[in-house]
Amino acid sequence: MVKKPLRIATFNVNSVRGRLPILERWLSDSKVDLLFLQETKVVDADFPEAAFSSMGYQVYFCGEKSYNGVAVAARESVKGLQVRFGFGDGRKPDFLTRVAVAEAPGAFKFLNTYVPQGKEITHEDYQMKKKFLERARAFLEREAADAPFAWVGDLNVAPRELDVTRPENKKDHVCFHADIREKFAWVLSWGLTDLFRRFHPDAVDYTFFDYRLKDALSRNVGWRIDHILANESLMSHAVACFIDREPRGWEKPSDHTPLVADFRM
DNA sequence: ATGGTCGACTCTCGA
Repeated sequence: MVKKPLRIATFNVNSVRGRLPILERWLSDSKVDLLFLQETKVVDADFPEAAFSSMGYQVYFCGEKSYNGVAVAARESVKGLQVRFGFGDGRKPDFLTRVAVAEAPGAFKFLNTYVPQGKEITHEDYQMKKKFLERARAFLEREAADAPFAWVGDLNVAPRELDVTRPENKKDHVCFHADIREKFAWVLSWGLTDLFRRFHPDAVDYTFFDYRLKDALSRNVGWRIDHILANESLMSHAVACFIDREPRGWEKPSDHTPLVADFRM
């Protein structure tokens, strides 16, 4: 049986409407089959669905005004895809605009999340961030056992010192504090592997570059906080994983950069 | 060094 190539990507687009030109340009070049977006920042009525259709993608989205919002875009070659929003565990909040689940029954399942950033370690949002990670772990235990699965998205955690510039200055940052990294590692200990690190064990490569820092991209001053975390079943199909910096060099780049993975299913 | 710049939208917040 011939193995079918599957390319997925996760991208914090930071406004899907504002970033539509670079998204169209990137998708036309990148051969992505399944795209997971975060921070679409648009209500569903105003989502640019037609632009995705004309690029050959079926798109599923759940957003709100100004903040948050997640979406899944699938090429027509992806058959039988079902997409739902929220953790679906009966608890509140549901995080409908931070959580999307995309499943092709019998083939694969992906959890796409925009993890709360947390603001400050003393802020209540940081506690919410920890609770969110606990619910991600509960989701894994509930839904990620056998079939090929990955947790993807803007997870707002840099797992290791290697994943940030100047870690000694970031010990109290909500995306790098020991507490949140420990919690993150505990979620992964369920049985997920950091796909980028599997293919690039020592790479100093980032997915987020702060707009406020001068020449962050060319100086390579950033954070690796966007991830593709695969279970054993999906790992066995993985052939590549890389950060695609090219869209960051285009007009109106996002502060995040796409993370891409290739599989042979 | 504790700044800086974006995006959406009222003006200031979130990142």
